[in-house]
Amino acid sequence: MPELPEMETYKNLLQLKFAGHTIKAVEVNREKSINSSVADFTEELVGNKITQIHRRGKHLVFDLASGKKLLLHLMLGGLMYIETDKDTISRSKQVILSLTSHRLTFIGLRLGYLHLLTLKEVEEEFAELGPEPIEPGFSFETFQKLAENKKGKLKTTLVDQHFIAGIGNRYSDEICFAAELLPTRSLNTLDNTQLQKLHSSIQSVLQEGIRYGGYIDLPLFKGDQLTGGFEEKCRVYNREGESCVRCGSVIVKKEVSSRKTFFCANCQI
DNA sequence: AGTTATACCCGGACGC
DNA sequence: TGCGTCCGGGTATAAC
Repeated sequence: MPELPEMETYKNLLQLKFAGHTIKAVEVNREKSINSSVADFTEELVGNKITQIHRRGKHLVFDLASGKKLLLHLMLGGLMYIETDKDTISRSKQVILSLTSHRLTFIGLRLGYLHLLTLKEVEEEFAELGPEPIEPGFSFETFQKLAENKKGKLKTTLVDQHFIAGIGNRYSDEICFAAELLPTRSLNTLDNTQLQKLHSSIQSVLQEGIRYGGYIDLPLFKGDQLTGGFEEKCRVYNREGESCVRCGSVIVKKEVSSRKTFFCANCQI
């Protein structure tokens, strides 16, 4: 499901397409996806302008000219697609924002949401989130401090949004593979070299995910060549039974902390 | 503090 | 084609 690189890809593309654009109309087909009445939501948004789009962890924030913010979390299976009059998608759309000749549609918002909030409310939502792993401030020293006294399994810890923001089930496996560490390893059993390798793998795997446009299989718009390129780059996730690209052994799938987990039992230690 | 269970939610995939 | 069933999985919260 959408993790940091997927949301970063969405953010970059949406910023290019829609920064400075005015919301002309709003359609809400599922009231639970928003945090107010459809009437209030529509009144606040129609005529308002999207000034900037940001990402924090797996969230996107649409800054509005009024000062309000639209906070998006796609959760499980949430997607976006940009429709035009000539190009529509036959999926159920929970929310549609009509912008200049485009419709930004939100698909698969089940637990996902699009909330209209003040800056203060957004800051409160983000208060408990861990650091951004791809920012320069995420140094080895920062990571080392975070990891101190952490006893949980790598799998659990990497996907913990309070520990680091933005890593989910797929990238945690890819990071463990890159670091040559088992997802079942406890963080406090790593030596300094392994901790350094884990730190650099977090950054390199997420950066690679961004470079290839994440793994979402639906393009954001017709002709979008970027979105989804990381799927074929994955070394272990959804590759049960395939050969490990590093040692040739067989990739296995196992439930770790009630999460679907893939790894190579031979070269990850 | 970590671990485990549970609720939330429903489109779409799948079976017949 | 059509109808019924069930799964996936991030996050918050509670209990141990």
